[in-house]
Amino acid sequence: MLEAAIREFAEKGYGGASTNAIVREAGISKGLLFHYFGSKKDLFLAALDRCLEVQMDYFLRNVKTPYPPDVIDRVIEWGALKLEMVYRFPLMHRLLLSALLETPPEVRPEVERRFAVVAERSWRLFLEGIDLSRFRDDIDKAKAVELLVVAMEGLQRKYVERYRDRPADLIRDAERVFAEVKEYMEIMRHGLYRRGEPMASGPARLA
Amino acid sequence: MLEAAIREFAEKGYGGASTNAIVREAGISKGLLFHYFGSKKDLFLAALDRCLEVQMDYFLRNVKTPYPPDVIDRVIEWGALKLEMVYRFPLMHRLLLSALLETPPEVRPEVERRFAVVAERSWRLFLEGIDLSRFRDDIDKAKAVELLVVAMEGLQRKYVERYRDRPADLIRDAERVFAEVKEYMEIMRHGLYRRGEPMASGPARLA
Amino acid sequence: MLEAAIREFAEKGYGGASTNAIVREAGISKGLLFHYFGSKKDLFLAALDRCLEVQMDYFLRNVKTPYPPDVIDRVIEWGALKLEMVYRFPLMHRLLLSALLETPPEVRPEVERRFAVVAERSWRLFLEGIDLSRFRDDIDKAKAVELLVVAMEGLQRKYVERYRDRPADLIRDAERVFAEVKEYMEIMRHGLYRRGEPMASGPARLA
Amino acid sequence: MLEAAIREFAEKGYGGASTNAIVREAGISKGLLFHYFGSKKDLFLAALDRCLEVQMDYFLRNVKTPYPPDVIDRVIEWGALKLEMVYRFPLMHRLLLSALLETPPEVRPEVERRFAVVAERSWRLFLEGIDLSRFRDDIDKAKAVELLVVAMEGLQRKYVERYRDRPADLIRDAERVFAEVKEYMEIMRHGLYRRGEPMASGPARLA
DNA sequence: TATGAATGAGTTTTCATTCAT
DNA sequence: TATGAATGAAAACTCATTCAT
Repeated sequence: MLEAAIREFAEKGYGGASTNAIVREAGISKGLLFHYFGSKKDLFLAALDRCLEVQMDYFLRNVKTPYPPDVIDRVIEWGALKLEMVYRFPLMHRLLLSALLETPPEVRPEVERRFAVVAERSWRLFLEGIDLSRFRDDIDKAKAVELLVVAMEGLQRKYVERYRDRPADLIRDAERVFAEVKEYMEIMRHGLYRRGEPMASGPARLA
Repeated sequence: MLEAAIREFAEKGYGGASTNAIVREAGISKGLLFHYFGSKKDLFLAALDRCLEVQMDYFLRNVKTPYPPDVIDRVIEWGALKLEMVYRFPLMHRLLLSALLETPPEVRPEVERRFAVVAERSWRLFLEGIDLSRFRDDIDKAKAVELLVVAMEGLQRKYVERYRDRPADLIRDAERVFAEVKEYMEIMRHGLYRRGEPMASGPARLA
Repeated sequence: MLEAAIREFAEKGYGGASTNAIVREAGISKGLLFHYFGSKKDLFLAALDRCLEVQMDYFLRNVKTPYPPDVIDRVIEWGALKLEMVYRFPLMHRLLLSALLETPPEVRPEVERRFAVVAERSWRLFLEGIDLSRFRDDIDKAKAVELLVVAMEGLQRKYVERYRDRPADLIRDAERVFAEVKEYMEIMRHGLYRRGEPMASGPARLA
Repeated sequence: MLEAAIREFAEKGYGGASTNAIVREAGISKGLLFHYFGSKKDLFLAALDRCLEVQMDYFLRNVKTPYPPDVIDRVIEWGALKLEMVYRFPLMHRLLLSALLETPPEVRPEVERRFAVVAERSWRLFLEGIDLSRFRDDIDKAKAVELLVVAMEGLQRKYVERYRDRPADLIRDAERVFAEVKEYMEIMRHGLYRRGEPMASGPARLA
């Protein structure tokens, strides 16, 4: 039932989505939908909540623990996992994107609150026990981290874009993409880390 | 008239937008709108075209010429200009974003064609006469460029996000933001460029 | 079009009325109704306005001029005319009644404003050039007038009630009813006026 | 439970009332309501019955006995009591009014039967042991009685109207209103009764 | 007794679009 | 060019009522 709503909202956006289409797809009656959710707006927020929750759950269940302490290792690993999630939950991903930018004013504040909560939580998780010690001393560490994250997100977007119309291929090319992402990140590492230190994450992790 | 359409599409997305609201806002008659544009779809495409055109025009008129040959200088300058454009044409920016991800199937292909054209043109422009010679030799230059662009886009997104609800402040903070962006990019430069070469762009341009 | 609305509102009350039924009856499209009136509420107010206006018009066109100066003559004549109007515009009469007592809170204030305006106007008209000189001196004239009006309204209600289900008969019995009403009012006159003065209105009118 | 129904029917009329709103207000389940009452129609009739019964009960418990034999005394006393009831049971009063004039055809006959029964009973009660002997001989006694009743009802309506939006004030002004009503009725008495007879009701009762 | 999920026809309202003027 | 009345399908939402538990 929420599933049908998610599909519809993801495909048409909030304004374009039709509760009629949702009930048709879900095979339930008009009345029931509104009995449960009260209004289109609340239905949308419920769908949004489900997406955020499912994504977070999947992430927590599938992220390798203990998290890689090295910041770049962590960015690589988590970035790859998030990219995977885009393809595992494509509709949810679209819903989240569309929720961010084309929500009508009446829904906007509630949407933003939810995103803020999740963002805050994600960021705290990302920083948990992270090792920033290998950054060069002449670098602003906060900025360096942000640069890494921002670059990784950009790469994700690039791949999402590239494989938009043939998501199956991304799975086929998964390894190559992962290798590429690593390559990009190694370039970053080269620039951000001190020389002469071990580049591989293995030993670092034990340190 | 198109202005009203752009506002409506930007705020509500394609599906959520209402031609009624557009004519009300534009102060014209229902008939006239359809006389001009024939259908909601065509109106949307016209609005989209206007956005792309206005953005491109603004960019071409405001970009410093000759373009900085150094790739990082160019990324910085063009990135700053594009960030400025987000705030100069916020509705257009929203329309473009929303066009990318929540267009219904009937409009999708035409939207994509337009974006492809513009993207191709932008990319060619960006690469025109660019100087990639200072990248370290052990670096894949294409990847390095992509990393730069991707990071810059990410930074733009970060600032857009940060100033979403108080766009006026972005203007006030413009210089500080620009300085910050430069800082991020200098970090990148440090990693990607060969040592011992002049970092400032001025002399490099003459070189 | 308003006619159909008046019939529906009169028969079902505001809440029970259906705009569907109205458009069906009026032979127009759903959209047109809302194009003209915007909402059920506004449609109702338009219907109400029409009723008040039609009633007032009819009254002004059919009331004998110059108005009988003697207050009881005037009460009789105007009362008879108003009773006639109930049967000439039965639906409008019902709408007015129902508007007075079962309007939902959202419409209530606007309804009351309209009634207040009409009531004030009617009352001013009624008092215009009226002759209260023949009331006994020991009587509060304002109270006496009110008593007359109130009694006349009560009689109207009585006849409306009595002929509710066979309005045609009221027309047949019109003269008898009129005679009866006069009889009641003569009883009142007997009690309220000074003795020994001419009872007939004829001479008084000339005085 | 009936209470909630009475409130809803009183405020919205039969057609406008919602069983949903009733169960919400009453804090019971949908099923239970229909288990008890079977249908909206039957629920309405039950609510109506309750109103009539409560009103009649209250009247019988609060009317002074023995009833004043003098017709005008009785009209005054009963009229005052009925006016009081309007303010003691405002919702019930509204329901009764609205039941009289905007009941849909399916409910109409049953409503009318109930009102007829109560009206007949009330009228019989009113006439029970009444003393009409002091009317002037040249007056149709039946008409005189009706005039009295009708005038009293009209006065009630006047006060209801006047205090509609501030029912509390009516209670505050109760005595003054009662005195006013008496004044009106004394005017009537003056006109309808024979001269030179005692006006006070006390002795008359013994006569 | 009592629940509340479930229904589907009903509601009011808005939609994109047409067309005579 | 320009209007705005007109349409009817579809929108969001509510209705009275049922029924398995």
